[in-house]
Amino acid sequence: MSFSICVAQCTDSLAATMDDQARIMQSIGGVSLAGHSVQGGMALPPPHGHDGTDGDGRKQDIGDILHQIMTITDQSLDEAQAKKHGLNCHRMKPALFSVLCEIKEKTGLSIRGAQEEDPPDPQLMRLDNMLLAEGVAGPEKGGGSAAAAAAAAASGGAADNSIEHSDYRAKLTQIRQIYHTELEKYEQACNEFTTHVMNLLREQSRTRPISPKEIERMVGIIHRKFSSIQMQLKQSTCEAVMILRSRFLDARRKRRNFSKQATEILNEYFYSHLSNPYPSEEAKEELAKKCSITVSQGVGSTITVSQVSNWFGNKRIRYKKNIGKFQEEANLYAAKTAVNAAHAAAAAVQNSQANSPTTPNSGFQMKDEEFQLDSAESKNTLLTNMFTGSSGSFNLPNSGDMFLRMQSLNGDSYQGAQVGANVQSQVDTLRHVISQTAGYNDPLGRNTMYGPHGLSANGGWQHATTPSSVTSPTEGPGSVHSDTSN
DNA sequence: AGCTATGATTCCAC
DNA sequence: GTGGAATCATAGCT
Repeated sequence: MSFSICVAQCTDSLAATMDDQARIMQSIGGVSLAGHSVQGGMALPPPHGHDGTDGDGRKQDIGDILHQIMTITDQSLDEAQAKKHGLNCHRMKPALFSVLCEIKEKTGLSIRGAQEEDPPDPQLMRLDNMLLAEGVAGPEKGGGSAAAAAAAAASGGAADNSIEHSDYRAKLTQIRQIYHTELEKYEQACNEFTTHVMNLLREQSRTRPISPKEIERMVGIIHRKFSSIQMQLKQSTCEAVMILRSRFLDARRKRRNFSKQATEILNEYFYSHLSNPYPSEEAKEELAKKCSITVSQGVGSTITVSQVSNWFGNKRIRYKKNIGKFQEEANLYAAKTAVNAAHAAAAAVQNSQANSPTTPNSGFQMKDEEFQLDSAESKNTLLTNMFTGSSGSFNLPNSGDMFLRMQSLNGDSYQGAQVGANVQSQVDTLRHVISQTAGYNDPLGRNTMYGPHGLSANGGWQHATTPSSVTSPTEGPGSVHSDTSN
């Protein structure tokens, strides 16, 4: 849709209208030349050289004038110009034009009367409403953020998908800009063309009968033509918005696996909160942030709070459905967290030693050394054994009775499968360390723990304690302290 | 191509 | 509004 097309369309319409006028002129001329009296209720002034009583002479006079008008194009330019000038200066010209205009007006009304004042186009109204709703038309309101939110809501939550939203907004803003630029162009073109046509008609009104009403009508025709072009613009804009919206929704549905680091972070949290794997909003935010940071360094994508919620929802249900399958994973993460904890505790102790060199801590050192001597694998095995209770903290079918109860650091009990003396010594050591370091916070800032609580008899998690926050552990006397205890 | 894993969505109950 | 359960749709592997 270009300006040239628009102008061409308007010109066509104008030409058609002018053809109408020419036909009218001809018919009027024909009537007059045929010798009938001119209608319109207006008496012509007495023709030149007559006293006004000679009706035939007057008719002849008008007939001559009209004949000259009709044959003016057959003459040479100079001759025509001279004749034209003569006619323009003729004293009867204003009266004749006035009558002709009146006749034209009447004929024109009967022809176009039905077309005048057509009601507002319902389709145009629909388009206008839609563009307003999408934030494309009307005042700027954040580039259609409302529409983006609506699209997100329509797709089932995830209202915080800021990245997709910003993309959507950016694209919508682009569409909006294009729409407004084009609209402005059309309006400018319309005004220019209208002015041009008006000037032309005013100019022509000196040589042919054109009434102000006719000019007005012509302006109306031009405006209608332009508004129909505007409708096309609005239609294409609406289509563009629709396409953008559907793509936006499609993109949201497309699945992409989280990065390894992100999954690890989520898994670590899940298995360290196996007793109650329901992170609070803050915890989710923190996890999302953590995952984002980790991921953005690698892949460049982020994970939102909703995605964290989805992940935990899926994880809970899948874990519960097939605990056996996740056992290994649970052990792995439990061990991992424990190792981290042990290292952190050791670091803390070394720090405290550095700060107070007079405090001997040979006992721990020896034990820690012993611990360090183990290969990572054996450490894992050891800790896995210790943590059988962590993943097995649920009342698993066929396993509930075999768990041994073991006191945790702060008095809570663990359900461990094979806790040997060696393990016990490690526990004692770490207990000692913990007592010195006043607890260990896991990488997420929370005291990690493998609680004794698990799936209740009906298969659901027991919400005895709510260790949901990553940042603010609210552990009562009955709760389990850090996983370092393991 | 078929299978499994997994993120997202939908429906329902609370 | 949140979570469980079922389901969809796709990624990734064999």
